[in-house]
Amino acid sequence: MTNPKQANIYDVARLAKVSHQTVSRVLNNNPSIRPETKTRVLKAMESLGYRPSLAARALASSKTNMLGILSSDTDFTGPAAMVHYMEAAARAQGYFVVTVGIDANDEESVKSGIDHLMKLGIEGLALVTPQLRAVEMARAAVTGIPVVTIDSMYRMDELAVSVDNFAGGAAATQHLIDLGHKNIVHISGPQGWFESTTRAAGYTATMLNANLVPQVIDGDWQLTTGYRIGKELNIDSKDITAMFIANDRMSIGFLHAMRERGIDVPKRLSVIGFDDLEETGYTSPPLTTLRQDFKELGKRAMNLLLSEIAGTSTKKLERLVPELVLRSSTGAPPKL
Amino acid sequence: MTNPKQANIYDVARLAKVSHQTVSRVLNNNPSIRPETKTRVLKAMESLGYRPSLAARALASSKTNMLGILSSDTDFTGPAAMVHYMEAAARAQGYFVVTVGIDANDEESVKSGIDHLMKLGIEGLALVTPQLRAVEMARAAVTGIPVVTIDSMYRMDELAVSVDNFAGGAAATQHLIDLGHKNIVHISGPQGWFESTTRAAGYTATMLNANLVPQVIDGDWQLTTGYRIGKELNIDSKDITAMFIANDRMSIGFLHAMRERGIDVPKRLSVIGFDDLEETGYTSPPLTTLRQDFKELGKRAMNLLLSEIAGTSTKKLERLVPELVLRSSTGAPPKL
DNA sequence: CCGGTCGATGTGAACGCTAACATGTTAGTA
DNA sequence: TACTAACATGTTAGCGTTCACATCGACCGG
Repeated sequence: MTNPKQANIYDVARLAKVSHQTVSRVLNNNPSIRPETKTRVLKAMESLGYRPSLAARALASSKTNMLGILSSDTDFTGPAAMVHYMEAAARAQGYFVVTVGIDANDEESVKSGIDHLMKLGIEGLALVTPQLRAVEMARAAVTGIPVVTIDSMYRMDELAVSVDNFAGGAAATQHLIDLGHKNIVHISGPQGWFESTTRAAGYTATMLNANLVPQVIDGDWQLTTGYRIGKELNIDSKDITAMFIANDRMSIGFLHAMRERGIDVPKRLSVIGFDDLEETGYTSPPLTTLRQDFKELGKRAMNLLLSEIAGTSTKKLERLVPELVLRSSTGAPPKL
Repeated sequence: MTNPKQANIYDVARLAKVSHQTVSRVLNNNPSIRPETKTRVLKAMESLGYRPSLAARALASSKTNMLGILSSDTDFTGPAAMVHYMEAAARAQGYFVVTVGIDANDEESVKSGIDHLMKLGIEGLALVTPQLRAVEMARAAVTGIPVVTIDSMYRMDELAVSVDNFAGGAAATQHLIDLGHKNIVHISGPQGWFESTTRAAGYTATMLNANLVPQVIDGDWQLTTGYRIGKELNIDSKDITAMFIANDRMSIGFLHAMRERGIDVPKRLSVIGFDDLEETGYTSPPLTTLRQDFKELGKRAMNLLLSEIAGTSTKKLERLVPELVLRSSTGAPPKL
């Protein structure tokens, strides 16, 4: 009842009339312990409200039970959800997850974030930082523990989980081509993001493959940028009939601009996004897009990392294919 | 260069020709150390690539340097951003933050989440769980360390940060009344959420104060629910001219329903939301709403917690007032 | 010129666990 | 019956810090 001082392993041992090591064995599920003894120890723990000290355990066994997540965009829905599921997966296996949010464009921030995690003695690291530079820095700074990247570049010998952005970009583009569009413009994500370049590559390859001319406008994922481009884009003089926009946020801004300009989507112009944010089912018109399963992505990344730590690792790379979600922002091009 | 084994405090001591305790003093910035000695020790650390062991420190000092965040909605933008800023604030002071995501409606999940954090030996806990039940459980289960609640009920002796939801609800309602509306309906958040009841209370009080009849429809924060209510609501027969919707997600869904029904917002019906999500500047029409400053909220919560831990605490409660953001979804009621 | 103080550093133990090895007890085998 | 293997448990020594106290010299006043 009272709680004068946390009991330790010796207190438990005394009460159960065994040695402290036996208590430790019970704690670690050592098989060579008599069930009867085990029960007695367990009962003693219970009655003392015993809680093993993680610090002591870490010190003695040099296993910290800590994992790190380096995340650059925790305030975006996708990554945030992913981090959430990653934590759950890790916790299910008894691991603690420390998530550090960084500004991936600021080398100092990346460095200090990594440093913070290394101080902790993490046993594994997950990078939810799609910016190439940050990934490189982390890979270079972190040695001796497994690192899993999500949606970034990977090498054969590294752990990685990713959405097949190339396939996604290609699928989006092909969808528009199938509808009969020829003059299709792509608004990309920012330079230096793996997702940007890969989606754009999927677009470009598909366009060229259909003997069409790819045209890319640089974006930066931001809603306001989609809006701005939408306001400024010279649609008529260039006779553009379809847009493939690299993410949904920009698409939302873009659609808003179209509405303001009185340009009918999809009658005059088709728009396809990427991500499938919840809101995009409720834009006007509802947005056709490619869905990324962040939950699955996060779970797989964490499992990859955990099995690598456990030494039971078999795969190095997991790939998810984004799924085309048809709504009403795409349709046949206007008749000439 | 090589890294055969992490150096410890004795290795550093030997190299610097001092005792291990002196090294420890340098580590802890003990003032009674000669600058010259300090430099020597620092140099030794540097050259050995010394990293103090957090586990050992925690064991010896019973200070874990760990903080916990219990979060129920990490995949929503607001809380996610908040957690992000909280982590940053904690890290700035050398603390590690373990965020545990829970399902606040599942007692088992809440319990196991708390248990996980207590095992860790956290020195403080932040609750980003607006569900009353979860807060109660956490407060009951966690003793001996400071706990800060965000946007929930609070008692005088507890740490809390909150948006003044009552004032927000009142301000939203007053804005509509000032425009000339009389028949104003409120769509609330779910039962059991502090924010729901307080915003609704602000609404109700303001309505009564103006001799108007409050009408509340139960919502649940979800976008689809806003949409559904929007589709079903009998606006004409009841002659409703304005809606105060308890959050932006529901508002987005609601606006979409209005668009589909051909009901002009704001000419026929005014709509005001709550949160100021980024998207709400780009809905059609752009949504008038109340802004919550999640960043500030998170920072203050963490600072409250940290200063309580440090014993320099002065305040117990911080309040932020949400700010009215005028856009185009509200206007005068239609003329009779 | 001596006891007392203070500043700078050292010494040993303690924190709560696990690892490695030692011991005792039981049962199986020749 | 004695010998060994296997099982169950105990003993001792770390893990890398901090804490509490001890030491040592220099400086001070009377």
